[in-house]
Amino acid sequence: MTARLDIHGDELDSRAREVLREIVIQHVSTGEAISSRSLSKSGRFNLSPASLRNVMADLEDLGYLQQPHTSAGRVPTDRGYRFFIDHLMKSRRLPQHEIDTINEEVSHTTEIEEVLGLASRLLSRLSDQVGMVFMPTLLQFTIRSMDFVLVAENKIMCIIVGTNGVVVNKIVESRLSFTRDELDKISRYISVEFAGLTLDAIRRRLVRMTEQERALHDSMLQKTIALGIEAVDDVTPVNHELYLEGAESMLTKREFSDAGALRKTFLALQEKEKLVDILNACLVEDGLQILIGSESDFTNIHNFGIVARSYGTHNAPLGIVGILGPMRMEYSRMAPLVDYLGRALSRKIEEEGEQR
Amino acid sequence: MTARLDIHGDELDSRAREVLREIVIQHVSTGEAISSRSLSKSGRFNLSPASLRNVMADLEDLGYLQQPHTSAGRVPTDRGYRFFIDHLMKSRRLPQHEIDTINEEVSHTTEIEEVLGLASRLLSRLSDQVGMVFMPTLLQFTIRSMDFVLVAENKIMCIIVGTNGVVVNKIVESRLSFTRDELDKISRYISVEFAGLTLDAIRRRLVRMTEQERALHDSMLQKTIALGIEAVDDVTPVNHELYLEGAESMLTKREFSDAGALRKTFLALQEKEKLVDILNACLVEDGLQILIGSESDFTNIHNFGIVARSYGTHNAPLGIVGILGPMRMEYSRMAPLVDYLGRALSRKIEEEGEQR
DNA sequence: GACTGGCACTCCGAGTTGCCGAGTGCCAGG
DNA sequence: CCTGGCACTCGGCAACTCGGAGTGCCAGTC
Repeated sequence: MTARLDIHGDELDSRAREVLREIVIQHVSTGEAISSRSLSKSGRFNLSPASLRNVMADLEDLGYLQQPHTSAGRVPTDRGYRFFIDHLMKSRRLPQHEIDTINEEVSHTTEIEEVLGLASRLLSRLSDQVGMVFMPTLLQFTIRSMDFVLVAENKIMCIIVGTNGVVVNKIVESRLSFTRDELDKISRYISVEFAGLTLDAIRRRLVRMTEQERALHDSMLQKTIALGIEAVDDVTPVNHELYLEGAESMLTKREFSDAGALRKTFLALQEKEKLVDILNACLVEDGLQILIGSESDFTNIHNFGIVARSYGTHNAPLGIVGILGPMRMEYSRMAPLVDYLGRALSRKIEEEGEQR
Repeated sequence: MTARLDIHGDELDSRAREVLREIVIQHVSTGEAISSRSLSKSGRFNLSPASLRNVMADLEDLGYLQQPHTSAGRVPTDRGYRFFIDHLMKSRRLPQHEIDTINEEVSHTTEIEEVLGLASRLLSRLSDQVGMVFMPTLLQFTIRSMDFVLVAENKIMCIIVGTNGVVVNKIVESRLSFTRDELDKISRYISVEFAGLTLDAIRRRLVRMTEQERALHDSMLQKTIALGIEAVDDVTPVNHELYLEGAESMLTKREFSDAGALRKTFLALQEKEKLVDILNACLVEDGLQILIGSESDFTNIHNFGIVARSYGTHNAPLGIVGILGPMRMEYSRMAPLVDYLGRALSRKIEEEGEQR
C-alpha cells in the first residue's frame, strides 16, 4: 500500500534505506535471515514488527530483499548489496595496526614475485578471504638494465631490471657458448642501448637487427642478438600470472558448510582463466571496484563478491589486487583494506623507480 | 578356532594372506567395507561366504581387519595395510607415458625452485594426491660460483651456483655502494677463492677474515667480505622449504565427503611444521618409505598414508619427495611413481653437476 | 493516514517410528 | 574342513508428527 518510492522512482524512502541498511549489516554479521521481530528488537527503529514487515514487503517487491522460504526472514539480494554499497555503506577507516603491518611487510621485499606473493598472502590474512594479485603482462615493461651471468656451460641467467625497480630473472639455455667476458660486454651493450625501452620494443628492434647487413659480419653482435631475443622472449608470462592465496579461508565460512558447494568453489578456483578475465575487466577502470554476485560470473553460482583495485603508476596500471569471498562479507572493512594495499603497492613501485 | 598363524606366529596362512590381499585391493578400489559374500563372488576363492567369514574373523582377531559396525563388511586396519605393503603388494611398473611425462618436464627446468615446484605439481597430478617436495637445508651445499649484479643503488642480486648445478638467487640490500666493476671483481674473487666449499664453510671463513689485520687496511677486501657474508647469510631457509601441491585433490575423495574432516585436514596442511618433522625423519633412511595411519601422526586423525623417498646424490641426500593421501590409496601405483620421480630428480641433479 | 496487535497460515527441521536389506556368527550336517 | 541355513544386529531410508518461527493480512486505535 504505502508506496515508499521517491518521486524519481529509483531512490528509496529514508526509512526504507535505514531498514535495508540494518538488514544488510545484521545479515552480514550473523549469516541468518533477518526477521521483522529481530529488527524491531534491535532498537534502531521505534516501530513494531508489523510496521517493519510492511517496509520489508516493499523492499522485497523492489528486488532488494528476498525470502529463502515462506516462513523465514529476509536476506539481501545482489541488488540489495549493490544499493547498500553505493549509498548506505560507511567505509571504516583501516585500523592502524593493519596499516602498520602492510607498510612493514611491503618494505621488506624487493623482487616482484616476492612482493606480489606477499601481497596476496597479506590480503588473505587480513581479510580472512581469498587474496588475489594479478600481474597482467610485462610487455609494456620498460627496462633499466639487463645482465647476463654464466651459470653453466650453456645456461645463462638473465636479470632484467625495470625502470620501476621490478626485477625479473630467468635462465636461458643457448646453443652458443659464452665466456664471462663476452657476457659482461653484452650486458653493458644491451643496458646502454636499450635502457628505457619496453620489452616489446626491444624484441622488435633485435629482430630487425638480425636482418641488417652489418650484423651478418660481426659475430659478437650476432651472439648478442641471439641471447637478447631469447632473454626477452618468454619472460612475458611470468610463472604465475595470478597469485591466489587463502582458499582455505573458505572452509570456515558458514555458506560452505556443505561439502558440495565447497568442492565446486575449490575447483573453480583451480582454473584461473575465468578469474583472470574478471580481473582484466577491472583493469580498465581505476579506483576501487566491487562486484557482487551475478555481476561477475565466477562459478555459475552467484554467491560471491569481489573487491578489487588496480595498482601501478597512475597512467600505467600494472595489475590488480583484490579479494574474493562470499557475497555476504564486510564490504565496509574490505574496501579500505584493498584500497590501502593497492596504494601501498603503487607507492612501493614508484619509490623503487625513483630510487635511481 | 582354526588358528591361522604360522609356526613363527608372525606370519599368516597362505589363504589368509590371499584374503587379506583381496580385501585391501577391493577396499582401495571401492572404498566400501568388504563382505564375505562379495569376496566369494569375486571368483578368486572357491569358497563359500561362510568359510570366508571364518578366515575374516581370524584376521580380525589378529588385528588386520576391523568392522565399522556389527553388520558391515570388513575394512583393513593400519596393521592390515602394513602387512599388505610389506608382504602382499606387487608394485606395478610405472606406465611408460608417466615415465615420459616426468622425464620431459624435468628436463625443461633448471632453477632449483622451479624443479622442486614442478616436482610437487607433477606428483600431485599423476597421483591425484597431495604432492610434497622438501628441501631441508642448503648449508651442506658446495658452490661452484657466486656472481653479483647491480640491480639498484644499493641492491645487489647474488647468484649462487652449486657444484650440483643448483642455482639460487636472492637480492641483498647493502649499506655500502658498489660499482659494476667492483662487483665483477668481487664475483671473480669469490668464485675462485671459495669454489668447492660449502656455504657453511664459506661463511665461517669470511667471518674469520674480518678479524685479520690485512682486511682492515684493504677497503676492497672489506667490501668483499661484507657482501659475501650477506649473500651467504640467510640463503639457508629458502623461501619455501616445503612445496605442497594439490590439496584440492582431497576434495574428491570419498573419505572427506563431510565438511568437518575436510576442514581439519586443510588446516593441518596449513601448518607445515609437523609435515616437516615427519619428512625429516624420512631423510635418515634411504630408499622408498611408506607410512600408514598412526605410524605418522599427521593430524591426530590417523586416516592418512605417506609414500616418500629421499633424493639427491647417493651419499648426500638433498631432500625428500613424496605424496600424502588417505590411508586408502593405491600403494602399488604410488610406490613406483614416487620412486621414479625421486630417481629422476637425483639423476637431474647429478647430471647438472657433471655437466661442467 | 500511519501504526499496531492479533490471528491464520506456511514452512522448516528435529525427533520418532517402522521397515527393509545387508551382513554377520554360529550350528549342524555332509 | 567346508557349506547351507537360521537367527540376530545394525544402518539407512521414508513417512510422519509436531513445535517454532516468521509472515501476510485485517481490523482497531490514535
